Amino acid sequence: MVDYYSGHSKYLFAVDCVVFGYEEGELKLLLYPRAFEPVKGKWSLMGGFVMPQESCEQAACRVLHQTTGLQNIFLEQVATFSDPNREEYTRVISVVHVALIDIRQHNHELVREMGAEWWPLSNLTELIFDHKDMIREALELLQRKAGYSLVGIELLPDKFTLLQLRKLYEAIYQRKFDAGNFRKKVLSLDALERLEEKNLTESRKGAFYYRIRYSQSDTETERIVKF
Amino acid sequence: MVDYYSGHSKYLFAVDCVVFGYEEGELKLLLYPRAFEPVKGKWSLMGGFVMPQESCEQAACRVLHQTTGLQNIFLEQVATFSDPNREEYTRVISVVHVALIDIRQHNHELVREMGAEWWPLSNLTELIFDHKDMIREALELLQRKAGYSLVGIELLPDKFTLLQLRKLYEAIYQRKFDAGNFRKKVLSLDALERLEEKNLTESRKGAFYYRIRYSQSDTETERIVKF
DNA sequence: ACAAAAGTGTTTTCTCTACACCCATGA
DNA sequence: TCATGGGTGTAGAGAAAACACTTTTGT
Repeated sequence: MVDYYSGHSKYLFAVDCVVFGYEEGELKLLLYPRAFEPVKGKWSLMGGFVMPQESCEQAACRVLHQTTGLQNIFLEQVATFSDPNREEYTRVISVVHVALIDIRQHNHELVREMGAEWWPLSNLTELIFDHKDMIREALELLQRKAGYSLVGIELLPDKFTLLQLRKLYEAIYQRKFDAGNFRKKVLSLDALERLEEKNLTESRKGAFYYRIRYSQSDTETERIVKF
Repeated sequence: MVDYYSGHSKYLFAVDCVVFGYEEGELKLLLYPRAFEPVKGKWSLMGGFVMPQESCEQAACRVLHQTTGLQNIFLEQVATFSDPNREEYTRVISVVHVALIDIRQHNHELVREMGAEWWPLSNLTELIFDHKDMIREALELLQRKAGYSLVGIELLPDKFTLLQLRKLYEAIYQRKFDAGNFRKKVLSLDALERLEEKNLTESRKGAFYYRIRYSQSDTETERIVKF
């Protein structure tokens, strides 16, 4: 390989993952006590260095798989943080990704082994470096996307009731929705399929389960579904 | 400085700028014949390597200043392209930025010296590497932002008529807008200020000039175009 | 009987859109 | 006078919001 660019500086290049989950009616973030120096032991987002043969998206997938056991999860680039002094000791450029996972499906043992914990978004702990800014930008992206797609469904189990879906959206947007209007709006998108099964644990009457209708073509992207 | 991260690979880190201008009723892109190997002479976005003491935003500003003579222009991060094979010879990670400039205000001599040219968006030349993808993502971001802010105004002179503004938005969205409705919608945002001066060159009757009302807070975030 | 969620329907309000219409003026 | 853009007003379609009301069933 010819080195056309000799003379230009090279930099450490990492990814950080803002991992959202949803439990007990609120959004939660998966945080880790940092495993290496500097600031070892302090709470941080999960991250890792990009290896020579992978893109940053692939690196983020690898990191998430190693830490949660999950594959094929929703993952999207948020922004790149490149302030030369963002870490106190060495210059590291970091590409932030946001991931949405169903808390019940990840590998709990793996997560426990690493000392990770799910922190409520409304009550986060102190975080290293600029990780708080990363979380803010990731949440803003999530809110924007939820406005024109059902992206949040990644946070729920495969089948869910409309009450569960509404509570999730209320958590994402930090506000209430009218139950009737929410139902009509979501169903009008024609992206959900009603199952014959009912959830009988959350109401007297029982509520039908729904799931995403994957059979749909991609052409119904009129402010909905872009995965 | 302690090297906590020895053992991890380092990479070349660059910025590329998608520079939009607006002239003769259409969006144009500023492209350059590449000044160095590899693929020297081929058309490309303007880019440059990030230096040790600057962030990628600062690097993009510097590159734009060096090539257009402009400072304090609209500039925003689009995405980071990090495929290990995106350049054919060496691995370079690139953060793409989008910039909007008023074509009449930049330094024409500087641009001409470098052999740069304004290409209509509808008829671009062949470009190196993944620069076409970068342009596509930058345009998508521009359209999204134009939907909830008057971002496009950066492409016009300080004072402009509503006809000029409408033509600009028609260029950004590649579709027509009703003249009356566009006027009412834009003025309802309460972000423009009418000057006493009229433009008499583009219509018989003459049209008032407007300019951005900078006194406003950021509350002009109402929707301009409905998708 | 009551409470709580499920589910449906109605009314009101607001915005987008299409389009009619007058104004001013250069050619 | 005609064409062109400037500028205003209005009626209809459709969505969003507010909310009334009925159903179901565990307690």
